[in-house]
Amino acid sequence: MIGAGIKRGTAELAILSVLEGGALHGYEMARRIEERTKGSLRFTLAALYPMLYRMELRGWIRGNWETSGNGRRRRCYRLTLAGKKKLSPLRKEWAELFGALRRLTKVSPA
Amino acid sequence: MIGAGIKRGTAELAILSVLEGGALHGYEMARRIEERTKGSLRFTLAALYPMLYRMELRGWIRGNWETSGNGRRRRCYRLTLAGKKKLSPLRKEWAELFGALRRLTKVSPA
DNA sequence: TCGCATATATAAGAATCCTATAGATAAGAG
DNA sequence: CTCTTATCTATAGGATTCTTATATATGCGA
Repeated sequence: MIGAGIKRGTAELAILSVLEGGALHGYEMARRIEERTKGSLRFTLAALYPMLYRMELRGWIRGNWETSGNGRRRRCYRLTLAGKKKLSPLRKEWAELFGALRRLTKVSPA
Repeated sequence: MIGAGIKRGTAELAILSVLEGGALHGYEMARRIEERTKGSLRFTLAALYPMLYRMELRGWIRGNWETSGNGRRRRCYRLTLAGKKKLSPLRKEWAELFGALRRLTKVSPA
């Protein structure tokens, strides 16, 4: 799995990305992220929940309590318009970082 | 330029990478990193110096004071053996992160 | 001599991750 | 029926790594 120091800042992109496919609650987001990245990227719930609150405060996602068929209480989040708009430049910024690191690390041969 | 939240953890890789080409002092490292990434990745000296101390404590780089021809006092760092060994898995970890984010973000069409 | 590039250093604060801990309900095993 | 496991949310305390602001000092060109 990818270490904590390196993956800083990825949670935001990860959450916005998995929410693109529809509304999800925190627990399920964690599973999707791990599944889609084949276990490379994994977040503890204790990291995800505060991040979800922050992102809701910023207006990128909106959560509402839902009671599923089993009677389970969950907070389901969906992308807001602002969240959708945020996704594109965020992807671009990450792409730019990848390019920058590739240039930086490629120069000297191993 | 790439924002602060996203580039967390890149300083380590950046420093090790620029030092692969030979010994450098902090001020020059900052310039090389900015130059090689065409301005995408930029570090303030206030971020670099503490990072250099930490990396020296971890044994990845070693610095010694040198007095250049102008009489300028600089601390020049070079990679240690441990630092060279660290570089390869660190690159791999970043590559894995790139792959993970690509999978995560690619799934849903824009 | 004034300002700019060079060069290092520290302090205070913000953001995001971690582990540990807590509580609650549903479903399946024995 | 009870015990364990999976589901689900939540907070506290700590570590790391960025930020801006500030301090200090030298060499060089205008």
